[in-house]
Amino acid sequence: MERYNIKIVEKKWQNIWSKKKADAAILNKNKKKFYCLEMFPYPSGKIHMGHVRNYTIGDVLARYKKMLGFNVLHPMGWDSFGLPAENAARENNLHPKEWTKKNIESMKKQLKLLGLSLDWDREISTCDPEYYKHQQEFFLELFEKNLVYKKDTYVNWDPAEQTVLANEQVIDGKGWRSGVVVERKKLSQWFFNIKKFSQDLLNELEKLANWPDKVKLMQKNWIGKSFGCEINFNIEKKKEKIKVFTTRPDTIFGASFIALSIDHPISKSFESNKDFKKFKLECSKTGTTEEALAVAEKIGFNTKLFALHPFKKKIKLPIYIANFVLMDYGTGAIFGCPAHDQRDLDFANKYKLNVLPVVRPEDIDPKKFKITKEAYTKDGILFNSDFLNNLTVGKAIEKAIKVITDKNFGEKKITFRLKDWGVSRQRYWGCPIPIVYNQKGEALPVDKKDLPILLPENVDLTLKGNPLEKHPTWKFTKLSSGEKVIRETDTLDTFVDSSWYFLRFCSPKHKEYGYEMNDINYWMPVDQYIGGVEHAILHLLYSRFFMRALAFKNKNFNFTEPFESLFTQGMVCHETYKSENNKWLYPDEIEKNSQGLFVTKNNKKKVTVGPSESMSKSKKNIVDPEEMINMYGADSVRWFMLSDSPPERDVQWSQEGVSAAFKFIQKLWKLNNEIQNKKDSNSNSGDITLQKAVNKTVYNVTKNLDNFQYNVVIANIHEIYNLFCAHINNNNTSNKTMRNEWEKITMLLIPLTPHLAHECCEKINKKFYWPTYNPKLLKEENCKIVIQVDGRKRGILEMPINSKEPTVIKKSKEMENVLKHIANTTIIKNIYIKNKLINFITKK
RNA sequence: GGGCAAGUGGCGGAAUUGGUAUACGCGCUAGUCUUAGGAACUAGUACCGAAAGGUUUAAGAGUUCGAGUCUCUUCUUGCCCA
Repeated sequence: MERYNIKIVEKKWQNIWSKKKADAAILNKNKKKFYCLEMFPYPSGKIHMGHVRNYTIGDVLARYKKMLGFNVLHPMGWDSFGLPAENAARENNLHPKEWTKKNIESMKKQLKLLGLSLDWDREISTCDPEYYKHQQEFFLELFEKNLVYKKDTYVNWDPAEQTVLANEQVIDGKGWRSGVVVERKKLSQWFFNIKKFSQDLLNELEKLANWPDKVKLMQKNWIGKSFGCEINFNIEKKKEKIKVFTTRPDTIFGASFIALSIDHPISKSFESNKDFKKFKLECSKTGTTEEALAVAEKIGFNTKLFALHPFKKKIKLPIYIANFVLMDYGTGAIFGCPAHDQRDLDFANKYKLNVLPVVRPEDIDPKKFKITKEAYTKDGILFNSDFLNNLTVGKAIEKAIKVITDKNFGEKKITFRLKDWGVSRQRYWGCPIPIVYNQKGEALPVDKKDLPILLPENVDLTLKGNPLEKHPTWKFTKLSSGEKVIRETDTLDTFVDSSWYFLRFCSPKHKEYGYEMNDINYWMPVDQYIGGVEHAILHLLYSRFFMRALAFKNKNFNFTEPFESLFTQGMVCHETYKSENNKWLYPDEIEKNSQGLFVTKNNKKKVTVGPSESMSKSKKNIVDPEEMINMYGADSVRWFMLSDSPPERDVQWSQEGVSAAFKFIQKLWKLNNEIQNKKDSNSNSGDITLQKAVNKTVYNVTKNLDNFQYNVVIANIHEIYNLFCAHINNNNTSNKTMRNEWEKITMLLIPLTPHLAHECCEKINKKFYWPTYNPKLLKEENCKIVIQVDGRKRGILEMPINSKEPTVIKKSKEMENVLKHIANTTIIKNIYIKNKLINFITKK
């Protein structure tokens, strides 16, 4: 028997597909389109198992939809700007461009080994000037529409490296490379006005019926709409007022201080104060994230000013400038109610301020209710609160807002947690921002005809600070008028690159603009987007924003949401291994000894097996996809990726698993040959059973593919395989039926194991089609009826379908085991569910 | 601390959505064959029990003729936010 040679067969089909451009998508308005997109990779050098899983899931869908007759767009590209290229450049003395190019080449080769049905003619790379040119165009458009602006903001500053750090580069408050304590530094940076679309981004979430609820909820929380109230506080002996934002106006009578952000206008008037300068310096030592601020010690600067309580004029609230109040949120000023907010309480305790509880749990005596170290933030009953007394928190908030509005002390206000998107990065390997500054320091947009603003090739990345800034000549340029200007030396956040790449895939070669309306209105929106849940918030939100920003004022896309359906796949995990001296070991450094215990390969030392965790280089629990493909073939790797867990959950990679997949691929091939070469049987008594079972498999596989239950699809195939084997062994099925039915199974295999399936189909010289099932055949003639006595199973009765209740009762009462349990009892009731079950309820 | 998921054999996981719990696979056990091999095939495999039978979906309660599925409480794990 001819053995299935994965190497030869897989190579053969990959060449055929590539040569005849089997997966090139061509716009055809007469055909229904399907845009299947997986999140494009960062070209780090090698694909990892996470990519394999992501792209396998996508490929199954793309191939399946193609077989259903859709015009499928299934593109791939590279998210190729970003920091690692700069780091690698420093380490290996290789230019980021070269490093990236090399990585893309090798990863592309690896992806091709997987046999993915990708349209490589549409390949794009975000570091390609042909790509980022259009991004610069978009930036200018947004600039014109007033959706881009510049403002001072804090960054994580590494004083040793003289560079700005991303949040993830700050580890325990220190620079990841220098180990020096990170400071807060103010820089003037570019922002996209995403806040403007807060309400719309929130509203439209509801329409995304095919997004996981989890992701929608995360976005909702991220946008963070809150209802609250602005309250104006008068300042003693001053004309100015302080506008405070709060979501808890009900606690107004518990207020004991006012806290201002360090950037609040009133704070600014203390700039010359020596103590304030010291305080400001102190504040600069904490990070910029909300989390860092939450963890940091609450400190304040006493302005010696007092605000007057709007309802109780006698109460004077000291005004502090505090490190935990942000200018970005609300009004940059709060009133502190220590009893009901932990941060306020910490602050109050530190500066010995009054703590007056105004909300108490319902069942506690107000006199006994004290707050010392823990703020009470739950629901309860108002007290110590004048006109709010005895109300619940919800009612009190409503009433407080009403009274505050009526008395003109302030007004109801909606705020969003979502902040504008800071897009400036002080990096080399990113898209240059098309802005120049004149002598007056005014920001001027670059003329569109001068795009792209190219990155300089000769750049010294070993210098400290922003490489473009340090470049000797790049930033100096002239306007057409001859006026000398200086280029913006910041580059764009790489999230900008990925916020519109799905549009570019529709018109990848279009020179005049980032996309062509005709293409967009045919292919967009993405019908199915597939990727990791780690991008659930930022990338998806930014993409949603970008569509709105592009459409804002002047464009009519026939869609607003870029991603019609979203699927978030789970991670790939692997067991972890540690040596006797507590060092992590790679899976291929270990083996099983004769007693079934894990030992190191080289010196047979004991290995401790740890729990399965998501694959990471640091824990060495990784396997190389290319090696796996070499050993077992792409079909086996794909098969195992799909077989073991539902796609949305984590999957545990194992050697046994992939090897079992390999064996099964071989078995399928063997069975295929057996069926094709078999001598006809004398009997055809098994024909109907096989036909029915295959019909059911077609039904199940189709249904399960539609629901992303790929692991169950695999089980369906296993089951039908087992049945075919049984029919061959019994030799009771005609060749004609056997071959007809098997042909359908090979069709079902195309999305799953494309190489094997194509090879099988080639042998029988068949064109592809997606098998249809016959609903009539799904119905059985007989059914198994469960016989219960008092809810416990006592027997199973096989009866013709739709048998009448009396018949079933009569029959079941003849069953020995049933008789035994109904003897000496009175049956007071039967519950009969047609074709399913009968339950006798008895009384002794 | 808050929000959201999820807990089913030794393991990954099925279960037509309230109607035979443990499909399918891995692993394991026994056997067959074989140039004794990390091959193939056959049988078995939730638990207790010799068997009849009984028990079982994290724990406990509830609704129901009937609960893995619905409700409540508790515990554990994971993710997100703080």
